[in-house]
Amino acid sequence: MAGLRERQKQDRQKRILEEARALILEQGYEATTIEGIAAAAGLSGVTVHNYYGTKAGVLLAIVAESDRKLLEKMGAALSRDIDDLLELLLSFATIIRHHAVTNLNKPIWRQVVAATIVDPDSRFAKTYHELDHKLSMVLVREVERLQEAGRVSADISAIAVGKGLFHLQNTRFIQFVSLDDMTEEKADETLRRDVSALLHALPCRGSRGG
Amino acid sequence: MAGLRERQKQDRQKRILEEARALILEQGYEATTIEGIAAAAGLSGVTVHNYYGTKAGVLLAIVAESDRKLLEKMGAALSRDIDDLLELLLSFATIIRHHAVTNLNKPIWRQVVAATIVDPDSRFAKTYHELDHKLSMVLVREVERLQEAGRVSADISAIAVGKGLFHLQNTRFIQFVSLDDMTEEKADETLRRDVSALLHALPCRGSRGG
DNA sequence: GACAAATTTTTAGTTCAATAAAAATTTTTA
DNA sequence: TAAAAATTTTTATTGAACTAAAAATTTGTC
Repeated sequence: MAGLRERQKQDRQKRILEEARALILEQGYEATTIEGIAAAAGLSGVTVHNYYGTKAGVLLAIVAESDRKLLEKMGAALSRDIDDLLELLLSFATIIRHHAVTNLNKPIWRQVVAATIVDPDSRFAKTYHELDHKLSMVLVREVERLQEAGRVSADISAIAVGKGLFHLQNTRFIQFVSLDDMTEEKADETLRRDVSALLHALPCRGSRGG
Repeated sequence: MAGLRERQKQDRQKRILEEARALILEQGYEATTIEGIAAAAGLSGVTVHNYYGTKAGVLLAIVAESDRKLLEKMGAALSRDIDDLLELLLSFATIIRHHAVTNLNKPIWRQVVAATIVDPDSRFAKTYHELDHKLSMVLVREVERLQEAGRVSADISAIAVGKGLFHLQNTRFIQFVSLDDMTEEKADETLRRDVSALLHALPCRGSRGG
């Protein structure tokens, strides 16, 4: 039956996120006030606080929603044909980066990242990190696939490789959103350089002990 | 001659940073107010604003000072005996991590990282990133040394390897300060796993084309 | 020591996040 | 439809960052 009251609550919450998203994109995060969001949604500021606790809570709720979509798409979007570890990660990173800039913008992403760092125990930061984890596990599974295809050493933990790559991608993502004039292409290059260098850093030789 | 006025100004700035550091360590960043810092330093709040612009500006000035010391030490502290890339990075990371927790604490570092991300163009964030860059170049030079010793492929850019490693270290540093119950030892392990996995991810074989 | 210049402090105000408690409204239930 | 329950809004406050402009102080110069 889903209770009328419950439905209206969800409707209000949805309205808050929609209006907040529009306002933040329009005016920027800092210029957007809770009262402004509330007014746009036809509610009182206190109600917004009731639902999301803080201004950062509203922001992270917006992101959580868009990230759920990203996760859904990621599984399908990562082409199963890629049989190279480097190209796999670059493809993975491109999808994330592209999703990020089409849904929000760089200054807002900076606020998102900052908010999850300053208060990592908040309810919203936790769901953000959960999604991050799920995203990294998509990568891990792809690494496992490459291991089966013999393109990645079978005696190295797929989780370690996947997470390591994910972290590199993550740092470069933060750098990407921190530099307003860095294009997606340039970000792609820097990540390629990092990963390629690390994958080939050690001189290749037989397993003779040193 | 250095002008009396100039000397007093520097004295005041120094006092602000000292008192701010003490207060922030004692009460936490958010609980510490500009007025509180000003009172402790025997100045007015407006004066603190005049010198450092914002509360985050004060925080980043504190960090910049302590990071200068880190940079000085890093060159000397990185043992010249290390001839393994993985051990080199772990040693590098340990020095940074240890410096971080002995000078400030995790919640404060979270604020530092967040502040440099939200406003990457601020004067203080720039000096922070400059120091980061210099730090990464220390690593790059060590990689060059390992290349000369034949421990790292000579045909891979030392800058790429050094920066790549630095970024991995950086992500794990952020994770370290984000998790209050992560010990330095555990952080060391996770970084070791990442780097080791990436360095050995590709199956070793001759340069037969695919 | 008096005057000019520079700096700091005082004063006053704005804005906004966040919180608390009472009042009003809406929804459910009988 | 009336009473009860739950939720939202109103009202009111607090606390703090940040800003602007005038007043006071300190410093350097003659």
